[in-house]
Amino acid sequence: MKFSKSLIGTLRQDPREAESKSHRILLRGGFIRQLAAGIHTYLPLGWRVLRRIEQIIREEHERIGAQELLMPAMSPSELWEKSGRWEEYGDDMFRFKDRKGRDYCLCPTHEEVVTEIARAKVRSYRDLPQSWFQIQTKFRDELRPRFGVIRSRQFIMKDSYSLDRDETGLEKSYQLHKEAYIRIFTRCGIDFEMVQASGGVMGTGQSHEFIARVDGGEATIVACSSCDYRADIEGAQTGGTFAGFEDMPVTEIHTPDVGTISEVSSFLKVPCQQLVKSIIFTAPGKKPLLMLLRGDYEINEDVVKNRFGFSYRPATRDEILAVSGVEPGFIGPTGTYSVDIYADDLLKKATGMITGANKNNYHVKGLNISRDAKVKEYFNMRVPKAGDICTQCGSPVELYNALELGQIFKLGTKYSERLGATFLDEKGAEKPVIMGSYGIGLERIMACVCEQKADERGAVWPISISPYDVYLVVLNPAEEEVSACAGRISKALTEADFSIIIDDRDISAGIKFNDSDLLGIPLRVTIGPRGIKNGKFDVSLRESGEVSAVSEDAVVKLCQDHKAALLKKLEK
RNA sequence: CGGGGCGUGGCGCAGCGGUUUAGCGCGCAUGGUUCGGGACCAUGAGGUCGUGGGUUCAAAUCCCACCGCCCCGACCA
Repeated sequence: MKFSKSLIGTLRQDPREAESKSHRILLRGGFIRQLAAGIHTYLPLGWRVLRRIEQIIREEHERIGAQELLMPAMSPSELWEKSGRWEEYGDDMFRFKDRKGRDYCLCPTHEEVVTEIARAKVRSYRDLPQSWFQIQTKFRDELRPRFGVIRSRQFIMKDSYSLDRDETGLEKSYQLHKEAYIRIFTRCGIDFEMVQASGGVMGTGQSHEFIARVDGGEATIVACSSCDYRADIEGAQTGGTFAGFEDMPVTEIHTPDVGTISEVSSFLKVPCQQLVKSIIFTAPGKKPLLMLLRGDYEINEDVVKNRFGFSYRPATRDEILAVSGVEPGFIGPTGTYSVDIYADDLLKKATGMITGANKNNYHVKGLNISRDAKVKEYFNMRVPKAGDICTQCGSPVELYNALELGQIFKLGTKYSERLGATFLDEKGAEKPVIMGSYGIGLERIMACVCEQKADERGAVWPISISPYDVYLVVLNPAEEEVSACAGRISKALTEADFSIIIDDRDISAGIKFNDSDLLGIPLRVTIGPRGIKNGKFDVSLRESGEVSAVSEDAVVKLCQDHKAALLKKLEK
């Protein structure tokens, strides 16, 4: 490819809208172009990267026996009504009507569609197991698209689905995908980790996320400092220490207009650990719940929802008033109103605690939870925090941000039951297909590599996904000898199976060098009058900056050696 | 949706207590000189000042509404 004829167009300055590192680099290098919030064009350079990622994904899925197909990007509402997600998905789903007024969506994911295929095609246990994948555009009307391509409304995803006859089969499919994912991210040059994930509204099946440590990643990971425990904070469980304070009789204290934990803490000059948060959860048509939690923790809403139902959410001020009769900030477990009380397990032996008195502008002190509150059950409802205790080994945990690149998930029979995807087993009994679902965000791999590998000068692509292998800088392309030499070298490199971009632009050398750095092509060969004169040409490596000068007929060999070494590094 | 910021040639910005032809840098085009880490000279093209309404003799500039984009938060298989 000749740079002079390409649609690359690097930018000298960072576009104003770009904030995160990957967004800046992708925009400046001319890899992507934004059309609207969370909607991007993949320009030739970015598209080449995505296609190479796609190819790696394809190879690794085929290696585990998965078959590629392509489902439609749009779907009629019926399927989603059957699964219950036409409602559940809410505003995150792009919806529209056809000319006859029938409802459709742009698929945010494809469980429904794939299950519909399974319903029609899978009849017998002899048809199982199956593993199907596609690489396809997904649509989600995100509340807030951000970080360029990392959280967008239209994005490319590899999604695959396994169909099995029993749990053993599912476990095998799951393991195969896990291994494929490890190979994929390794080949893409990503520094990643596998962590336990929460099922969220998908259910409670086993799930793992593949994440990359990146500043500003939107997932928070809880990691043990000494063993291998790693979990997404949404599903993480950690231990804590019991906080006991002076055992004293329960007495009321006047706390005028002092409602929040931090206000009470500074007003009474006590640590947050001595306070108990009282949080009311409500759900339409269900009994309100009162959750008790130590003041220095946040409640994990997912845990509550998974346990009591997904319609539960924290009560609004009006609901709190209706349920308890007091303002938020002063509710507590000692009142007489009709709620079921649950408490975090760290409060079980807690003594001398302070919480709302269920009376406006009053708190109580000297509370021993097990003595003074009618707790139905204790369980871990905390969002973990740094310094908590690992449940596996007892060492302290740490928290960090990460970017979620992929997730594997044991779905079970949720969709096959609802959509009627069944098969007959050896005994002729009809059973629902047992499913797994597995996703990878392609743009996130691209962005992640920028976040992890790029330096001040620009991108640094691993050779496995770089848009080109070699950047051929041609200095003074107007000089006949130079262009003839560039022609010979590019021909030789092409014949040796290198993809190359030739910077034949009639501009100053600095721009070409800077652009080659910005574009992050792993190898660079410089051809100019000086090289012609000396009979030596610079071959340099983007990542290390290492430069060697070799004669014309040694260029290809050196590039081959470099390429082999770079590929070897990606094997891990 | 709450809080904050911003919309002026392709990109980055100035102008915004009302005044005639809306500037600057980069980029782009043409010619020339240069040529190993963002050169220089000359000439030139390119703008409904986000949209709509209002105030005014006069609006990029003042007022109102709306739209869009970015950041923080809420949210997120």
